[in-house]
Amino acid sequence: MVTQKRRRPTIHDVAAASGVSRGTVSRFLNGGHNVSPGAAKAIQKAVKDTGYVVNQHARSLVTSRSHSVAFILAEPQERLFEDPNFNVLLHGATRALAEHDIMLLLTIAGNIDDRKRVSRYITSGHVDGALLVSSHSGDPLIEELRGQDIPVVTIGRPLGHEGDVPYVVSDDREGARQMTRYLMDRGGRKIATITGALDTSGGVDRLQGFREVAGHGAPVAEGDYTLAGGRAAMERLLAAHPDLDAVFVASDLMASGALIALRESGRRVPEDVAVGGFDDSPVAMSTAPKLTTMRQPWTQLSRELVRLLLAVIDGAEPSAIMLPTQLVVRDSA
Amino acid sequence: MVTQKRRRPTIHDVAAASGVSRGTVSRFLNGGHNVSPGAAKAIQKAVKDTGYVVNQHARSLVTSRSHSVAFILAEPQERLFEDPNFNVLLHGATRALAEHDIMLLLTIAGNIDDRKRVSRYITSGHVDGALLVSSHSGDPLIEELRGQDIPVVTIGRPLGHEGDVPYVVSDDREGARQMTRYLMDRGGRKIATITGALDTSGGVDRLQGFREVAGHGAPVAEGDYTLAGGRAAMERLLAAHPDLDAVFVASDLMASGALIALRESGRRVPEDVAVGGFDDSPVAMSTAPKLTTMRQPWTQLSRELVRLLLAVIDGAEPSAIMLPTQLVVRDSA
DNA sequence: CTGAAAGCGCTTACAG
DNA sequence: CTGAAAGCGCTTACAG
Repeated sequence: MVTQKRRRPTIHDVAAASGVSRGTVSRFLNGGHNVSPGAAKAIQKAVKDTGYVVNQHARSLVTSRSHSVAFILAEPQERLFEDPNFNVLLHGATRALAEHDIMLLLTIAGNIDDRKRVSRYITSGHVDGALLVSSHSGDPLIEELRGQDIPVVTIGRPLGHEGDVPYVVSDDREGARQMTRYLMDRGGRKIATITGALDTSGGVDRLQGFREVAGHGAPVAEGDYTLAGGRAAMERLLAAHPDLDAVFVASDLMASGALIALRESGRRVPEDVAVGGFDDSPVAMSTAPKLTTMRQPWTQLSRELVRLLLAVIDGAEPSAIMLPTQLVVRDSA
Repeated sequence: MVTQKRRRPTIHDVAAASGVSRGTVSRFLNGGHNVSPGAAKAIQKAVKDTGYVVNQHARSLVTSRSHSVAFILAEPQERLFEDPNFNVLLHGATRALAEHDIMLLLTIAGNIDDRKRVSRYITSGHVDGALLVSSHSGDPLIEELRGQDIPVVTIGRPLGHEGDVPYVVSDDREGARQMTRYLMDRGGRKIATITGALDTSGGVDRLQGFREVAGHGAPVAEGDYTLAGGRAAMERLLAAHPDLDAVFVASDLMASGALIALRESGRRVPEDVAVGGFDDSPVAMSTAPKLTTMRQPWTQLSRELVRLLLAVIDGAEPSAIMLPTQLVVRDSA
């Protein structure tokens, strides 16, 4: 039996079924202003009877709004799953957007091809704006989006675009200073740091904060925000400076890797080496020992991210928001 | 300085700039059939000069195609990140769709509100179809989508909809039989199982396969596909049957939880208790000992998932695909 | 409160 | 190979 693919009902069918004009149906659908109770009732019934659902393309064509927003993860896909920070951010943004009845679409732009597809998808009007997560400096995505006047806001300073693209960040530099000071105050005499990726603002700012307190001679190992990277960096640090007694690691995930390296080298944490992380991400609670870290205000960050994006969509000028971090003392330092 | 929000160039502007009609421009944009080399060159230049990008809403309005597909995760968001299977599936589907130049949008339908938003988003035509992942029986989402004739294919048998919604699955029952047999053959005399969520096909089919081999009297503890659930189930099993020497756990993630419970009870794996998992998910390699498990053919599954969906979008009748699993022997049994 | 009409930006037969 | 024209399904002033 061939089931005839039935045509979807349109606003025209609803108008016919309810005995009013298409304009009136449309008005009813869009808030019900200027439609009499009688008409409203008839339309409501007709919608139900016909099974009408708006055609979003038609609507968007005239309103130029899609009521959806992209969450662009400009990272290899593995990172999305490895780093709980993204999860937290995604969750926060979804919640904040839901309040405005806006749909959040996760889009992964891991490699060149993905980036192109994502860029095309977004510039051709599918979404009203984009949240760009984890933008490395020199990322062409941001240029492309800007070039097409797509509202975009980034989490973290968009290096090289601080003036023209709005963003929200934690006060990375001050956070790093505070943690470094804490580690030194509790007795650290020989302190080092493991940095984040140095083409991101979190990477450079946390390193700068560290140096401002620990001095420019303090040992530095470059990390990349992954667990494996943190572990490798810790091994290098230990090889070069066996007498280390404190280390500030620029992310909790890397710190969990550093903890492994430390354990394997036979050192106790915090007795032999104190470890301070950054993020207060979910991993901080699952390491042994639990991580002392700088809390990023995730909920607030995602709220502000969304608020800013909506403002920009509504035509506001780009602006930036910086939020303070907070020391959370647990067991690793 | 107020920057005038400039109007985006339309096909009309390109036509004007290149001296041909809009129809010709459109033909060029859609494959270039029936347009002379001269016209093509002029249009190409005009596109570049004007910075033209197609308006997807307008295009979709007439073609009724959006060239995007939703990946609906009908689970609490945490699960996306906890269970690596989703990651693998998402990755595979993204890749397979990319070959057809179709964009995959991840959408999380964790709670009632999310479901409503997702359902509305999808039924209003934003996407051409949907991949429904982890459908629990009784999930209204599937009804809604079907009601609006949205092409949807599920991974796992959609309990209660086997006839009308296409799906792809591994041969869960045979896989479970094989693993159970393996565990018994290598010496298991007192064997038990930890099931998946019993409102999913994986849950019921693997349990059935287990029973067919181990008998209906063998101990069963109900799990829910989470690590914590697997651990708790193992604890219950151990309390009730301290003499267990083998357990078939219906997912690797749960098995990793079971391993924890086993270790805490002082039992050695596999010497005291042999553990067989299911999935061959990435966790299987990171447990200690590494998991012996049934491999689900993830790459093939996602390829078939995509192939089926595209077929259904093109009007094919619903059908089902079942793929075999494979025993992978490692250290836990 | 309501309807007729224009218009959003495209694609696609159709006639040439 | 090309252009004129109809139409996709909506919203939104506008006039009543």
